[in-house]
Amino acid sequence: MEKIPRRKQAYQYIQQRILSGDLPAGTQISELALAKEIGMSRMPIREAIRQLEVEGLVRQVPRFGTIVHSLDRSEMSELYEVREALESHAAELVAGQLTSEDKQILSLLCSKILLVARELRESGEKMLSPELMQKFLAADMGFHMVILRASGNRRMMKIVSDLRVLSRIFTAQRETHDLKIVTSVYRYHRRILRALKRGNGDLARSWMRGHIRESRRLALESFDRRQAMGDARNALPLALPQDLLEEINQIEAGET
Amino acid sequence: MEKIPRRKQAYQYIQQRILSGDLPAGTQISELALAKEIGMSRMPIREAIRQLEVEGLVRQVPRFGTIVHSLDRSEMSELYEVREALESHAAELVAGQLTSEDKQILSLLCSKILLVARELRESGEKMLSPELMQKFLAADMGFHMVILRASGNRRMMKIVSDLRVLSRIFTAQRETHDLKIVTSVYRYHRRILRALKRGNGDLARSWMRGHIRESRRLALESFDRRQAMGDARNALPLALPQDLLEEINQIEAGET
DNA sequence: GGAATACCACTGGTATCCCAGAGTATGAAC
DNA sequence: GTTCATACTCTGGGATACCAGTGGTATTCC
Repeated sequence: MEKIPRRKQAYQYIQQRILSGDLPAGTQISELALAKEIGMSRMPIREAIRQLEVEGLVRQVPRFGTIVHSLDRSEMSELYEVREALESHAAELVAGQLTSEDKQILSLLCSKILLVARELRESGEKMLSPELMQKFLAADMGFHMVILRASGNRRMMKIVSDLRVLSRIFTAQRETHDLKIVTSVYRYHRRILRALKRGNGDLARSWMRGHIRESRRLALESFDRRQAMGDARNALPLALPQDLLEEINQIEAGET
Repeated sequence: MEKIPRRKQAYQYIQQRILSGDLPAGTQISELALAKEIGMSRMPIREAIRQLEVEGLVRQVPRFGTIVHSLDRSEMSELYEVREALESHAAELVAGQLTSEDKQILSLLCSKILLVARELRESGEKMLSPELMQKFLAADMGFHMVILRASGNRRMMKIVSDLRVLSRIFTAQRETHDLKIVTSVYRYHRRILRALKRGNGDLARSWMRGHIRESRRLALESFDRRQAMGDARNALPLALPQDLLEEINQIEAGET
């Protein structure tokens, strides 16, 4: 039997709740409440939360509380910038070096995205259903991770996967993708894979770069769209008198 | 007065002791001993150590102890690889975008390295003294950090500075640099700065890449040199017959 | 004398307790 | 009715005590 430290259980539990969107950005979380919820003392929860803070998912303010960190626009952008640097470098490195097994896996992951696109088209919906979105994300992340793994650089893998975890705090709540995005990703992956097979490092790097830049553009657009829509209550107040603001808050409280 | 959490004090204290070479890689550290030493309870020390573990400086084994992590050869190499990807990317980004202030700082940092080279030459020594080494490392790291800062990407800065901290666990104990290394670094920095000023992103990227690759080569050489010297008992056995190996072990046991 | 065993000291893991500061509700004074 | 002071209740920060394995050591048995 494997011994599983309680703090690790707590860590996974909390991270899961954050990434699933159950604890959206800005939510205040309480050590004591979580302790009672999971059924352990505060200490493991504390250590789990501390680790989440080091990793940037959460921010602690002494004598006030712990809140789920919300990426701002520039952080989001920086995150993609780092991925662009690392993953384009990795793509260049592994060009012409892939094992036949990795090539097969990458091809398969491309196919899976194509499959998602087909299912979306057949469903008649405009956006991906949560289930399809889940499939898409898995295939997308898998593709990138296989390339990173092929580079043999474990640290690079860890950094990128941590970055993706961070971005999921946001992604978990934004709208799913439409057909245009899915096919765009599919095409980029195909191009990258082709360049990798041909051993053209510069080209692989260039396509990876373009791919991630496109992803950043879409993510930032989505970010701006939400700023203008859902979080209107955070933008409006500056332009509204105090009494009207209170009314709005009451309405919202009632809905919840 | 600023409130300084005890765990932060503990964190800085322990990190300092590791980076100064006072606690070399492989050393076992004790929460209780550190607690008594710093004059606080185990809790802050514990959280500090946990953070150090997340950052990779230290590794905890339940019911055995905490040991200062020793980078192996491939980890060392990976670390430079990540720096190469990030910093060459940053160099390309900021080419032609530097403020006049940053340009001045970079020039100054180049001069400081030149100054170190001159002092070394005048001293007649072959290797840098610890004081000069200290000066050199500060000027070198400053140069790289200014470029990263200019890219406006805080996360990239954080990752790189964390990586440098990690590599210092090793650097703290290896031999200092000779004149050849110092002048090589100086030349690369000059070339990078020139390319940045001219706004030639590709060139800046290329020089930065070459610079960090050269640094990696030197670091790995130094690593191998130490493996062959002090840690000979780890390298020899593979090529020796079993009986001779046992003799060696007995001798070593006697010496210890 | 050598080997197996039992014990002990030390490790990190966890629970429980108390503390200080910040936010909030309550009530008294104006 | 308004405002300000006070007390209460959260929060995380820290200290202490206890638990459960592990390693080394001393002891005991062969």
